[in-house]
Amino acid sequence: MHLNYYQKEDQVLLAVDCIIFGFDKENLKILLIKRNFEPEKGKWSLIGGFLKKNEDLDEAAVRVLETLTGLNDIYLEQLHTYSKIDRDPGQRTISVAYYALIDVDSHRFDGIQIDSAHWFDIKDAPDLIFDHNEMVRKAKARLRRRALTKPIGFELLPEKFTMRQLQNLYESILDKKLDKRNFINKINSLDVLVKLDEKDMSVSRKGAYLYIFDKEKYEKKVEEDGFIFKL
Amino acid sequence: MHLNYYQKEDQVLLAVDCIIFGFDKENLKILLIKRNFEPEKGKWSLIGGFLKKNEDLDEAAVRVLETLTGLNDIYLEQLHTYSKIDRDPGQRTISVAYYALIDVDSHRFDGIQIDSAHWFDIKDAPDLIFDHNEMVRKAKARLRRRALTKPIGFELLPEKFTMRQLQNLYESILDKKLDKRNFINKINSLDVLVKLDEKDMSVSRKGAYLYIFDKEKYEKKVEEDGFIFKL
DNA sequence: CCAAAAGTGTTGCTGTTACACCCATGC
DNA sequence: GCATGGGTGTAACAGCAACACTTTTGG
Repeated sequence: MHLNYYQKEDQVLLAVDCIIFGFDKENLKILLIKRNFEPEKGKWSLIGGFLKKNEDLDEAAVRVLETLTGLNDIYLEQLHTYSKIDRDPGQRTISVAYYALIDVDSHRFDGIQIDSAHWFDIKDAPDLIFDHNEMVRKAKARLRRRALTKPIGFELLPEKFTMRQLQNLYESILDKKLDKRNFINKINSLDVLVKLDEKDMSVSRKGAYLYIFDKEKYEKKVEEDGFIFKL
Repeated sequence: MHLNYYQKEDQVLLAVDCIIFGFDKENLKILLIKRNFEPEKGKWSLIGGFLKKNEDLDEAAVRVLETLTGLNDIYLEQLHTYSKIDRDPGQRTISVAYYALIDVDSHRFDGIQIDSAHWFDIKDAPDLIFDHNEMVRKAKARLRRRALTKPIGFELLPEKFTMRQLQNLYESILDKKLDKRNFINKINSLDVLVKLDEKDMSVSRKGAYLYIFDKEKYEKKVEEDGFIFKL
């Protein structure tokens, strides 16, 4: 039950665009779609949609993601709001960018509009419409900073994973090679992983131990020390 | 010359709210105003205004700041966008929060609506309307993180300042005491300050040397190494 | 001459980096 | 038996934290 106190003010269209990062145990990926409406029809773009009256931005981002890909229960975080007057040649639109993290393999989505969606390796993603390239740049920077201060593997890896996969993930995000021993020592000193009695035999002959995150321990650490680490 | 591709979509009001941090050589402050219109008239709030059709958000933030305080040429950075459906009981409004950094003493503003504005010590700011408390909380966190990774004094200190003042600033932001010698060693090792042949005699009998930032050196360092430090 | 703030270095400790070899297994 | 990736420890070094006394000068 709202009164309209601010009636004479301008109203605008508010969009939500999602930068969806994925990891397939080897490389960092980004999910893009081929736009099937004007303007810029046929070009690659982020997944997006418009905010509706009865939802907040977080809800809109979740809805957009779910409607277009069938993905739900995804880690989403607001990134930045873009408002250049001519950013969308179709019509004045302000866009709030969100970024999402998912494990590619455990989310084999069967969404509807997915014929036009495609995972690109982050290294060779195509040029995007509007200011979407800028959004991706900022999201990458944010992801890098997060990776340096928090173990983000939770969202990007499958439940069980090997040290090699975790290291691959960090190497993709930071875009540099890490020393195997130092990496393992570091991760172990954080004391948030549980080593299982189970091996992944799919890559090497010897097999590599699988690990899972100990979410409880992790949460407790975040509480206690803020849990800032550095790679 | 826009075509209206998205005509059937909902439009919303977009506001800008500014968290204005100041430093008076002693303590970190925040600028608040007593709201002189409904709803919530008479309560303390951040400075804010609505986005207009012919400007982007950065411009709106600058305009709002200048109109309400006379302040211009201020460091402003976008923080986060708030969109809870009932955040403003007056009307559905989405607000983009910006934070600003200024040196209180070199900006003795003579704005118009300033009778209702007041600098509060960050430690004893009053309760604010809507979700403004949350905005301030987030801005403080951001400021703290920035302080730990970049020398932010540029914006918050006068041109010439003493080491003590710089340390006071960092202590206010981080909300903890720092060791004098370690602090000075750290700052000196960054090599971005110039020691002047001039003393500030206003505080101690002995007098304290004044320093200025070497902006060029600073920019060059940012280019070269990203210039991440840690206090 | 005393009060009040300014200025100044060293040491131990902690965490980071650099680095190389053996192990287990499937083929 | 060999090729492939998995697993493991140490030593040098750098950066951080802890720490106390002397200097200056206005009142």
